[in-house]
Order: sequence, then C-alpha cells, then structure tokens
Amino acid sequence: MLFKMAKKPDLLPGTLDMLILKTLTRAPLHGYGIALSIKRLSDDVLTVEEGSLYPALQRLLLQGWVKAEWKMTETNRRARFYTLRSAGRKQLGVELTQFEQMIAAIGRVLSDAQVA
Amino acid sequence: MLFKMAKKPDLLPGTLDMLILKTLTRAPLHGYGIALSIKRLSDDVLTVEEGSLYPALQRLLLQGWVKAEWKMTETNRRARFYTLRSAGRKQLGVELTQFEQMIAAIGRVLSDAQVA
DNA sequence: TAAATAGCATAGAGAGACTATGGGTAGATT
DNA sequence: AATCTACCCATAGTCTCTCTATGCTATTTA
Repeated sequence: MLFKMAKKPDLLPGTLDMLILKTLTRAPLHGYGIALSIKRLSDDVLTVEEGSLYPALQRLLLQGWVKAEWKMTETNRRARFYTLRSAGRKQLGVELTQFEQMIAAIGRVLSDAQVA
Repeated sequence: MLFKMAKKPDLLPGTLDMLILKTLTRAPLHGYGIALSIKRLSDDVLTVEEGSLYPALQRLLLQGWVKAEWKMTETNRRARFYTLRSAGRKQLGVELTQFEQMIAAIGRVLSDAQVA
C-alpha cells in the first residue's frame, strides 16, 4: 500500500461511551454483541471497531459505570459480559442531555434562519 | 489542584469545519467574527476556542475550501477575512449529508424502539 | 484440515480539540 | 499619560479518542 487512507471515523467522536451504555440498558452483553447491536440498530451506518470498543470498555470499567464477568455464551464460548451499574445509568443520563443539547445547538447554526 | 480536570470539549469533535463553512455561506468573516457568530447562533452552547479555530482555518485554507485576505474591520482594525470558495461549498454539502446520516443513526440506537 | 466466525486485548499512529502563551491595535476610562 | 477592555492573529504542547495493525484462543463448518 503506497499511501495510507485518511479514513473518516465510523463514529462521531465522543459518542461511543454513550452508545455502549445505552446498549447495555437493554441487557448485559459481551463486547462482540455490543458492536453487533450498534451496527444493526444503526442500519450499518455506525461500525464500532475492536480497537475502539475494548479500550472504551476498559474506560467504562475504570469509571465504575459497568461491571464485567466471564460467562459462556449461547453458542458455548467464553465471553466477558458487561452489565450497567447504577452509576453508569446516571452517567448515561448526563451524556444524553449534553448530546441532545449540542445537537440542538448545531442545528441552530446549520439552519438558515437568521435571528437578527 | 491535585488532579487535572478532564474537561469535555465545547464542540462535537469533527463538526468544527462544517460549522465554519456554514457560517461563511452567509458572508465573509474574520476569525473572531466566526467564533462570535457560532457562539451566538448556538445560544452560547458552542464555544470555539482560539486554539481550535485558527488551526481549523489553516486546514480549510490548505484544502482550498476558503481563501483569506487582510482587510480593515468596521471598527478600524486589521483582520483576516475568510471567504468560501466553490470547493468549500461543495465540501459543506458532503459534510452536512454525512453528519445528518450519523445523527439519524445515533438516534436509532438511542431510541428504545426495538426492531426484533 | 482449512477457513470462517466468534471472541478479547493492546500498541502505535493520527486527528482534532484544549490549555497556555505570545504577540499586537483601537478606543474609552482614570 | 497610563491602563483597561475589547478586538484580533497564531503556535506549541498536551490530551482524548478513534483507527489500523497485530496477536492470541476456541468453535463450527466446508
């Protein structure tokens, strides 16, 4: 490969933690399952690379927002299942609020409606 | 201060170029004016720090999306006015499309509506 | 037995935002 | 005359987050 692709991110930077936390509100899941869930719910628009996902999960663990335990999957494989903790649920609320506020603000800048 | 505040960004990373380009569709502006415009239109939710703004303007210049010329402001000061070029207008369209697509996808993940 | 799928995890690079810093000018106030 | 406030540009260094690349294991399927 002669030159490297300056690839655009598959996600909006800063939103991954929120997406993971939200996914875990439905049920405990392992990493692979989280990535699949986000991909499917977003109609393949959002792709969570493993190199983004696992570091993010480590962050969430360190923050005490999720806990993890090794279990067997339905397909008989070892996997680490992540469960939302109450602090994580609270954090999700904070991030959702901030995100929606930002999106609304960006919307105002992007709209052509001039105030003055 | 024993530990450093891990401050959240004042912007959604990746959206600054788009916001600047959009701002310049209204009229040529200098850097300071661009920052003020974004701040005001967003009701103070989005704050463009100088250390983010000027590097971003350099990027836009390098990409050929804007051009710059030194002029005098209404308040009789030297300032560098940035004007949108046609390539920049085209780029804005691309970024708007991608952004809206991502926001829609995130919305699907964040909604509670389960498909299956 | 080879390949595909399911899984976890880290190292290194790059992009983009932030803090901090350094300039400088015009006009109003003390 | 000095100082303050608003206006204006720009870079260096740091941090966070995502990506690519890599390495490992285990199970199912072709």
